[in-house]
Amino acid sequence: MQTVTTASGTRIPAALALKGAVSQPRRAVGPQGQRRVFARGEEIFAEGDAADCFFKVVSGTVRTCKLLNDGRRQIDAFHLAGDIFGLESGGEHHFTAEAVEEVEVLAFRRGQFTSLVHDDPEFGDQLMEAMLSSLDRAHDHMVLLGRKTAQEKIATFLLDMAARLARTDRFELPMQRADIADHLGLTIETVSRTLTQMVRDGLIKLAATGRTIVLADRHALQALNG
Amino acid sequence: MQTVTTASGTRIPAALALKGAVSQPRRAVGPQGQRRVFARGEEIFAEGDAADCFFKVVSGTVRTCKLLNDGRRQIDAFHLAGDIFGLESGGEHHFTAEAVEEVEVLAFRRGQFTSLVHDDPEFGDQLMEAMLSSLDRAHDHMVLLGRKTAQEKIATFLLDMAARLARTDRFELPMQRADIADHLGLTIETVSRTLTQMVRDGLIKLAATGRTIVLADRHALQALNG
DNA sequence: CGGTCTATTGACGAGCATCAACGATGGTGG
DNA sequence: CCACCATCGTTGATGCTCGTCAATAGACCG
Repeated sequence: MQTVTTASGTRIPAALALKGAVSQPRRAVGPQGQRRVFARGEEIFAEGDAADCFFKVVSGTVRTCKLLNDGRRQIDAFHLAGDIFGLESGGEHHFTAEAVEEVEVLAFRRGQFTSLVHDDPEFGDQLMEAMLSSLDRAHDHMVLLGRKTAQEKIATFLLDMAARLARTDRFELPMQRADIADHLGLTIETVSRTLTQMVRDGLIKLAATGRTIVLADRHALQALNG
Repeated sequence: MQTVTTASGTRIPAALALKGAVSQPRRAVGPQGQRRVFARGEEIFAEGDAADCFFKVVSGTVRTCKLLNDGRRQIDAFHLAGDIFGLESGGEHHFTAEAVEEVEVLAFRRGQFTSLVHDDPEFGDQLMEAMLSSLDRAHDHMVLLGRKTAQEKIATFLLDMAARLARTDRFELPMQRADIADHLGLTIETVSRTLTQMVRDGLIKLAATGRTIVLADRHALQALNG
């Protein structure tokens, strides 16, 4: 299969970019949105694309990220079921959205933003809330990136993922180490080493594949959370 | 004078907190807002305060920041004339806002957020735009915090401040080194050293007080901007 | 069974933090 | 008007955290 190598080193099927998705048959574009499915690694939209749509995750995981000109990557957020992403100022997207794993989303046209809010106040409130909580998360993440140690970053990340993915202390990470690293401002080696050290310290347990996490000492992790 | 030492080590007059400002005479609270003035170092609102107001800067500089429990601080943004800050989800503020220098703001009640947008669509658009551009800035800043070197952080910061403060290559920084450090995820020593090195390299010039900056080589700075 | 991708681990070094000292500045009170 | 003191910025010495480079092993797939 023909593939494209992105700046982050991952290869995605060349034929499966946004164009392919856009060419899918359209349904009504009201507040119920249009269903779309993306495969693991697929691009949902890219930095610079016309921001004519925003999205709500139905299932799966999406990452939104920015790149520096030399390929360094920062993942500003992972979006799980129920999350809204792709809302932006101006006419084009300022970051890239990709499917971390197979993902199902609802796409909403954003041509008439305020009129949509006007026509459906409840949906408008939901959007407003989405934006504000996104801003909230961004602020918290800035504290993490600017002021926390590697250990604290990982602890915060694991607790956050646990809270969003499951009620239990056992869950499966949908993303690989490179994604975690680029989200936390670390390298994959530091992520791996820190997780290993946490296993040694009895804070967590780690399954063979490295994706399944068990929070063994929530209290200690919380203490590292800041 | 009785002072209070904050976690970041700065001392502010104890008697001049939010209460003092609130007790000022009220004017009408419509879209024109209520004028308030804060002195250098004064707190405009604190993390945990009821978020019944948001603000627009008329003149001066405001910083919004978060603290970790051991006092480490992250300044997520500086707000200059025209900027809106304090918009938040939920009933209370999730960060602290303080005057970096003497500042004049307009305070807006946010009780009925959507109804306000409903009644005055233009003001609503302005708010929406403020939120979205704030989100935009936050995303850019996460790239800076997570993936840029000290030199790149400073270069980006100086170019940004220049663009917002002046049209020219000469401007005066309204904040001290500690604020810059806590904004960029560095220490004051590293900020100082990096600026000194930039002077040696001919990228900038620095006045005696350290507050006046001249961009001597915009091109080179831009190259460091990512 | 090769080839690729992912995760882990080790050795080493660089970038930045920490600790400390010092000069310059500005406000305050005698 | 000047001595005093707190604040702010700079500079130096040292060390640690985390990044870089490299090798290896397991998982997955055609």
